[in-house]
Amino acid sequence: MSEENIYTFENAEYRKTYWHTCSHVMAQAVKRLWPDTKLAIGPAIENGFYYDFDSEKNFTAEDLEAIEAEMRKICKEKLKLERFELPRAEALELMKDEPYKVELINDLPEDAVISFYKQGDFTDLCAGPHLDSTGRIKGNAIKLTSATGAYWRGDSNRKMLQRIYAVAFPKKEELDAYLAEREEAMKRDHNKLGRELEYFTTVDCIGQGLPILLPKGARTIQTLQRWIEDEEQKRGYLLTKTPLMAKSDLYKISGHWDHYRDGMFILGDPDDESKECFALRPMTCPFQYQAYLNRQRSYRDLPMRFGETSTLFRNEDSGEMHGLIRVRQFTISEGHLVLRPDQLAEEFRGCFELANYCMETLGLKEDCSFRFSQWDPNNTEKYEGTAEQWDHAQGIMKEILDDLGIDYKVGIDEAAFYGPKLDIQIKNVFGKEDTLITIQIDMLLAEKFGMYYIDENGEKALPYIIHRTSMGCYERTLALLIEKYAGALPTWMAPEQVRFLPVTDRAFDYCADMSRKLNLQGYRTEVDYRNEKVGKKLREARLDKVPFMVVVGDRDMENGTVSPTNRVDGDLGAMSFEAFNALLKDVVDNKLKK
RNA sequence: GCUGCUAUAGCUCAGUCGGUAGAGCGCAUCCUUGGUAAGGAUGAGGUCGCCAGUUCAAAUCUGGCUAGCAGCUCCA
Repeated sequence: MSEENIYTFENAEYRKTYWHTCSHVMAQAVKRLWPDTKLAIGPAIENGFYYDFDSEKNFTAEDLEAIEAEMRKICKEKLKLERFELPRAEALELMKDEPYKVELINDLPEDAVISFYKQGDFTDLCAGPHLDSTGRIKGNAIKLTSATGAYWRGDSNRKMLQRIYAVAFPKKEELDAYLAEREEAMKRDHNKLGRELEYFTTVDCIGQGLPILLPKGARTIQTLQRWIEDEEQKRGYLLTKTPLMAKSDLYKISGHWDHYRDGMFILGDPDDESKECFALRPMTCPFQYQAYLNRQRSYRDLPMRFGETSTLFRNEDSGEMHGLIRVRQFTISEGHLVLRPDQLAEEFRGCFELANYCMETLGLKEDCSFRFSQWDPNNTEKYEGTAEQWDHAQGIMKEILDDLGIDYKVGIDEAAFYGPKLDIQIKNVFGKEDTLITIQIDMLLAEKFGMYYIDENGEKALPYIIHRTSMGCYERTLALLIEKYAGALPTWMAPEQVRFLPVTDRAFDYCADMSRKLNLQGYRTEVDYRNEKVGKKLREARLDKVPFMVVVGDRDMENGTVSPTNRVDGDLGAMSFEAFNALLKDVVDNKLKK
């Protein structure tokens, strides 16, 4: 990059510096308006910046406007930012009224340089770098977007502070464009769109995280499920159907009772040993292992690939639920592969290829990223197994991932309690990242369950296990599809594929007849019987995201034709019913993105 | 779980100072209708999320609960 390009907003480093200086300006403004406020931290983030404050008052929308106005003033004052360094004792003295800064200074290593930035009446502990003057910030292109709570140092045991999020740009037009783009993204929010389009709903008396899948949502999920179950059968998977609950005994063997109990719905009193105590299953693994354990296995039996469309229950904390993305009961394309150690790399590749195939077919691949989720050796509470076992599993997994050429980021303390994971991540319209698909290596649970096989020497040997999903959890995947396609799902997975629109009531029977013919072939159709203007019906059908609309009038009935419109290709003109049927078959069978 | 916000007709929302509810769209019936953001007429619809409290009187004020939203924390 040439010298003159460094100080443009397109440069990520410069952009971060710009936003970081903005966060100091925000802190200065807040301090001017409410001098008792204590400062925590204020970094630049992916899209803008924030600052955390400790304040008795909660910042309201009006407060944010007042802060914005004060920030504009500070920009106009063109205050110089001056960096200086202090020895630890003097640094602590300077910050003696700022308890959070004192804690930060005390946590710095012995030999750390302790630097400050000063702009007019405001000084903040900060490593920098910064712009040289508040005058470089465009005051009217700053927008404080929200005020919310955030734990000090991200620790839920510590105090909750007030966080103000904001964005800023060098030009007002860029800010306006950004805000407009964000507003557009919000319109794709599955939690709004999915309810409006009647994919799902929720009711108070059923409870949080327990959505009702309405006919449209259920139909699309059924389509995805049938497709993936057939696909897995082609790839050598063995289907199981295991119970949705088990006695606590099972979870004691698997380790869930020790490591996952808060996440389970427990039926009965765990402390009363005179009675049975059950729990709804949060994962399928220990159940599916029982299928393996049904008889003694030979090395010739492996790999065994078990698949199940599995409904799970997880008792999430009340604030964690989000539409269809985070729920308490969900159904996942679950699978466990029991393998000889020498089969691990090849079977992992098979899982990865299947996951890729799913993402590509759904059209989500370009939005996914990869995370290699590892354990945290310091968090021994959370994990089973020894450091040696973890190093071994993670070492092998790293080799496999590198061999497959996967471009991943490492996530420390993101592993499952029994092993490391490859998580395929995707962002929702709010920019929040969730796991769509996961492939995990487990070298611990086989031993706990005594899942031996007899090797070629007649010796008992322990298999490795891969836990994996192919298309993930159906509810979450549906949510992301709704957002990806703004509710206009490709025809093959659309809950309503064709809508017939009779122009007059003379055409009703003709429409009903064709609709039934398509139903018999498995297509999902509707006839719009409402006595409305065709123009209005067409418009509404488009708003409802129906892929094909077939208008039928006297001319079609005389000629035996239909006049379909596809939302991607527009008006397709009059054609025979057979020709339309063939077109539909092509689009659906080949899972075209129409 | 934590911080903040929200809950009025199917949807989007009004409802002032506490005096038992309104609009637009949608829906139903009839008329009309061969075409891309609204053809006409008539009509139905609400225990103002739930439970308490204050008050002569609560959609409105207070408390609790439930559910929804954003963020934090936690996770598929």
